[in-house]
Amino acid sequence: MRMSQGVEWALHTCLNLSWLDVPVPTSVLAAFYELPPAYLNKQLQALARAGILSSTSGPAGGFRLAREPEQVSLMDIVAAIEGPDELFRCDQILRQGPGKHAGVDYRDSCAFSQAMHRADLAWRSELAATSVAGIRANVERQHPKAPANTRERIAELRR
Amino acid sequence: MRMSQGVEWALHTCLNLSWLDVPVPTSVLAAFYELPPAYLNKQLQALARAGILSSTSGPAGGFRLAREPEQVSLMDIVAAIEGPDELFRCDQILRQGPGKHAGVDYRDSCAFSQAMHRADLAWRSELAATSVAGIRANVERQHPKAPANTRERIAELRR
DNA sequence: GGGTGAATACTCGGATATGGCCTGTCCGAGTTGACGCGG
DNA sequence: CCGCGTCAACTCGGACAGGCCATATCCGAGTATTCACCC
Repeated sequence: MRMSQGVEWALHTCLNLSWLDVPVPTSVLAAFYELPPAYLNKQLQALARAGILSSTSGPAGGFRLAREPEQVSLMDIVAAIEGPDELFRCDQILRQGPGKHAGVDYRDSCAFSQAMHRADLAWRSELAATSVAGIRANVERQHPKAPANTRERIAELRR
Repeated sequence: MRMSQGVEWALHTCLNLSWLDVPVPTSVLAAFYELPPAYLNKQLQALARAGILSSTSGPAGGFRLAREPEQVSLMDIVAAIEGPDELFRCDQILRQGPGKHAGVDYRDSCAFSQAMHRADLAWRSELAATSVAGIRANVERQHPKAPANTRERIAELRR
């Protein structure tokens, strides 16, 4: 149960985009970390569908953040890439055991399902409490030149 | 990123075993929930390797809990089936970006990696705080006849 | 010189192959209990 | 009747296929810019 590779790419790319207010094409964003452009594009499309990024076609087009960085949580990004499903999926095997009741939804009544759901919620809460803006502030405190360096490198890759 | 099917089987099987103090063969445990015996066996082997179950070969053999139910957390079971890896795997793409430093381990210094690690820890803590004994107490409170029903059904399947 | 039209280059977007892990199954090694035989 | 040795059945354990999702890629649809041509 490993998380998709694309999540890491999406996180860092969103941070970089938060330092740029003009659309940046996939090719440039991919070159920034030497990633496969076509595959990164797939991830960015998912972010766009989720309303995290907005896309522009044609020359001078690309992706940019659709909302303020404060309004983009890590949970949003993970959900956009990985989908909305919970980590634990209850298949209700209790329906096959003794003491089964036809009308019961064991996703609600099964004690294991409840416990796994609580853990899932703790994970999601932690992710939802962290925004791209928070990460950005953290990074800028430790590396004050990061925004300028990023903008410069993006400009170089554009040429 | 969905959790393996075997986790649900392992959880319920461990609970059932906590009500029985004699070895139960895979075939009986599988019939209890109408699961494929050979595949359930694979999961139980993983639990045995993790020290959660102990196995006995030959006639009257099978699996039983290796520790007291209080000493078996949901985290132990999940880790035994899914492996010890974290949900988020940091591939350190920052090594490919500008401002890279050769000797730096970005699994420690990257702010995203840290945040994802915190969320992972919250999830694991919640799972580690819940034991099979706790679930069992919960179930027995809501369904007092569950232990007797389970033992009876297991005895039937043995014949 | 200004406006208009087509051509062009650039970008996203979804449709299309490939590989690895989860799922599912099978057969062999080891062990225990049972049974029969001999004392 | 009791003890011992062989036998047989049962169980775990790891080795062996199949299917699905993550990975990786390509090409077509749409658009803004650019350029040339005409008025």
